[in-house]
Formats: sequence, C-alpha cells, structure tokens
Amino acid sequence: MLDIRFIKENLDAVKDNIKNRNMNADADLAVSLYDEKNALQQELDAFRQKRNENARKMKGKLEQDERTALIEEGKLLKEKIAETEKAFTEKDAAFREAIMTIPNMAHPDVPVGKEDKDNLEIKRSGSIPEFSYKFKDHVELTSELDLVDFDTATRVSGTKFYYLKNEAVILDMALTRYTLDILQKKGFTLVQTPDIAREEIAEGIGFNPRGEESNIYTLEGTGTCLVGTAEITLGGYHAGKTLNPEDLPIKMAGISHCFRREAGAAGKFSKGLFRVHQFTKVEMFVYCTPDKSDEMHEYIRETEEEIFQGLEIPYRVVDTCSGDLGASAYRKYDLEAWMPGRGESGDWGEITSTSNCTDYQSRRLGIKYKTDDGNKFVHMLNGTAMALSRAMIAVIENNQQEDGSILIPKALVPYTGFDRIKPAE
RNA sequence: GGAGAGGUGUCCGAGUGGUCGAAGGAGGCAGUCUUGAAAACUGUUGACGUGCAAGCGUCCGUGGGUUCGAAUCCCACCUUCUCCGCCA
Repeated sequence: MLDIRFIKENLDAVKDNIKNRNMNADADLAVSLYDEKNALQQELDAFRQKRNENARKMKGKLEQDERTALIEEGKLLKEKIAETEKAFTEKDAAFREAIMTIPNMAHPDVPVGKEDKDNLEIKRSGSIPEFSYKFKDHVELTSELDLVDFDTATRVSGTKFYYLKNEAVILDMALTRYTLDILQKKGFTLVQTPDIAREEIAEGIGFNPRGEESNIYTLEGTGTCLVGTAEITLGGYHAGKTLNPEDLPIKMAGISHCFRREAGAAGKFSKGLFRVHQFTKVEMFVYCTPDKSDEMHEYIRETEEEIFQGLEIPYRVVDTCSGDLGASAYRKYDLEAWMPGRGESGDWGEITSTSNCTDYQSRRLGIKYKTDDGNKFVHMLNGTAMALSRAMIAVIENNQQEDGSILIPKALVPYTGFDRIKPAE
C-alpha cells in the first residue's frame, strides 16, 4: 500500500506507474474517496467533541430539568454520531479497497515493458552445457533413476504433486543444508517457519487468499491459509512492531513448505517439477532502513548468485520489467538457470526471485523503526535462496551423463555423501 | 478438547460507569550535586488521524452491544497462564 499523501502529491507519476505496470487501478478514485472519507471524519470528530462536552457537563450535581435537557441533547448527538459513523465506515472501506489496488512505485531504472519477454538480461554466468548425445529432460531422467514419482502422487494427492524418492530425498536435503550453511555464515538468522499463516498477514504481504485467481490455499473456517512462501511468515514476524534502528538490518533465512494452487497454469513450460502445488524453499528476508534497501537488494541478488555459482549451474540475471512486476515490488531481479530439457532445445527457467518492496508491505503490516523524527516504516526485501524443486531440475538436467547417470556438483558431495546417481543395475 | 484465572503505556502494575491518556513504581532522556561515576533530588517521557497552527478526535487484546457518557457492564472472538484429558 502506498501513502495516500504521496499519491496526492505525485498523482501523475502514480498514474504513469500504473500504466507502465499494466495494471488496473484508479488513483483518482482513491484520492477522491480519501477526501470524502476525510470530510466525514472531520464531521464525525465534531459530533464526538460535542458528545464529550455534553458528557462532561453532567459530571457534577444538576437540577433535574437541566439534566433531562442534557440527556435529550446527548440522545440526539448519539443518533448523529451513529449515522455519520456508518457513512464514514462505508467510505473508509471503499477507500481502502481502492488504495490497495494501487501498485508500488517502480525503481527509476526498471525497464519499461509489458511482459516477461521484455525483462532485461543484465548478466550471465557459466556456460551452457553441450551434449554430444541425446539429452533428456528431468522428467525422463528422474523416472529412469526412480527419483521422482508423479503418477502415484497424482492418484494420491492430485496433479502437480510428486513423491521424491531415493537419492532425490538426499539431494533435496543436501541442497537445503548447503544453502543454510552459506546463509548462516553471512549472518542470516536461520528459522523454520510455520507453513500456515493468518489471512491478514498474507494480505499484508500482498497475497490475496480469497477469490478465484488466488494462488493460495485457504483453510476453511479457520481464517488461515497455507503459505505460498516463507516471505509471508518472515514478513509477518515483526507485524505491528516498532523496531529499534540499531537492530537493522535484520536478516532472516526461513525454510518452509510452499503451497500454490497454480490454477489454470499448464503447458510445456510447467511440466514436471517446474510448477507444482508443493515444494520446499529457503527464503531470505531483510528488514532495513529506507536508505539501505537498494544496497540490500544487490546484496541478496549477489547471495543468490553465490549459491548457484557454487553449484556450477549456468544462469542469467534478469531485471524484471515494469509490466511483469508484482504489485508490491519496487524492483525485482530473477535468476534464471539454464535447463537443457526445457522447451525444444533448452531454455532459461526462473529459479530465484528477489524483490525490494520498500515500505509497501510495512505500511500495511505496521512495521516501523524509531527515528528522532518519529516512527517511520521500514523497508522489506525478500529473495529466494533455494527453491528445492526448481533447483533440482537445474542440477539434474545440467549434470546428466551419457550413461544416464547424474553427477553431483562438487560443492554438494559433502552433504550428499555420494558423487553420482547411477541407474539401477 | 474440559475447568479456572488473566490480557492496561517501553516494562511492572492500580483502576468505584462521569474528575482516566489513564495512579504508583521501574526504565529512558535532560538537569542539580560530583574530579568522574554511583546514589539522591528536580523535570520530562506513548502512538495514530486531522489541521498552517492552536486545537480536536481515536486508541486500555480484537470486534460488536448497553448508556446522555464505557478501561470499567453485556456478548462473541483472539490470546496468555494454571490444572485435567489427549498426543509426536
């Protein structure tokens, strides 16, 4: 959520931003609703002032007829207040709805574009593997090596679920542990978060738990939902708090299961482990002062690169264009790993994503820090350290061998205890 | 899940329907004293909205209700603690 005063003062910029981001939001409506709401608030405050005065007059001893007159006046005021309150509440709700749809402002360097094709590649690392033999995609490889079972999962749980089996289980944990070691050394506080969060926390982060197009599973009758990412539980960690500036930046690394409905997502780019209803993820989260958030964003991106360079996975870094940014992001970088089995002859596939959400989330969640000049909203950033399912695709497809085996990246061997996954004899 | 007791400012803690944004203490900050510190003493010390400002309004877990008037009474929910039950 943006600051309404900012919107009023920068109305044209806010409207341009909405257009660039390809979103439907009415800034003019938000402003006029705010002004109307404000007028009602002032009216209401005036009535309340009269009520308070009226009540104060009745404290001492009074003649009976004086008291009766005051009570009558009070009754009248009570009605007026109820009426005005009702009008105010309705207007306020309408205003909130309008302002919630307005996206965060974008960093001035964000490339302007409509969709993911317009994202700007800013960097490449590693080289794309060349295969002198017919290479396979991860679905085929994991099936042959008995590492992943989609068919049984479909019968038991539904489509887009999977069983990890045998060495894949170890590989999954090795990737997790490898990542946690890096993050702990860098000063992140490691946390295992709940996989369930209250809906208002999810909403504060920018996830809509309700509605047809929601990507979140709600738990009927509980007011809670399954988290789509630990961003929700890590961002909710300090909800409603005023933080001590000496404690900033706060760097957390949270591991959680992630659940996504992925309604309507299908097609060749979604096959196998790439788009699933459940996966495990290590997420980085940072709370910092506004002057540090650009710097922290680069830091998170560099950390992501360090993790994937260590695994010797070829990737590129993409600066997400305006039209492809989520509502809460000010700027977003994705790491896209080379996936040989993706598409016809290999393609880049998103494996991490880091967003600087500035104060867009903290304003809704009420997370501030103390300054000499009053309490200010903190900046909040998130970034994927390790999305297990997708990282697994990259590891498996890039390290496949002609004999059908998979080489384990050197950095992972201490964690797996084996350096190769071989087909059964 | 059952029974009981609570949720008040940075913290602890008092609070009879009107004099309560809220006693008292601690802590923080400023000052006096001191070579410096401690102690003692004095003063000060919540957030949010609105307004140029003075001010006005809101906030005592959350949301409803009763009342001319609610921290105080009623209802629901959330939550903490104790005991019992169940359980990895």
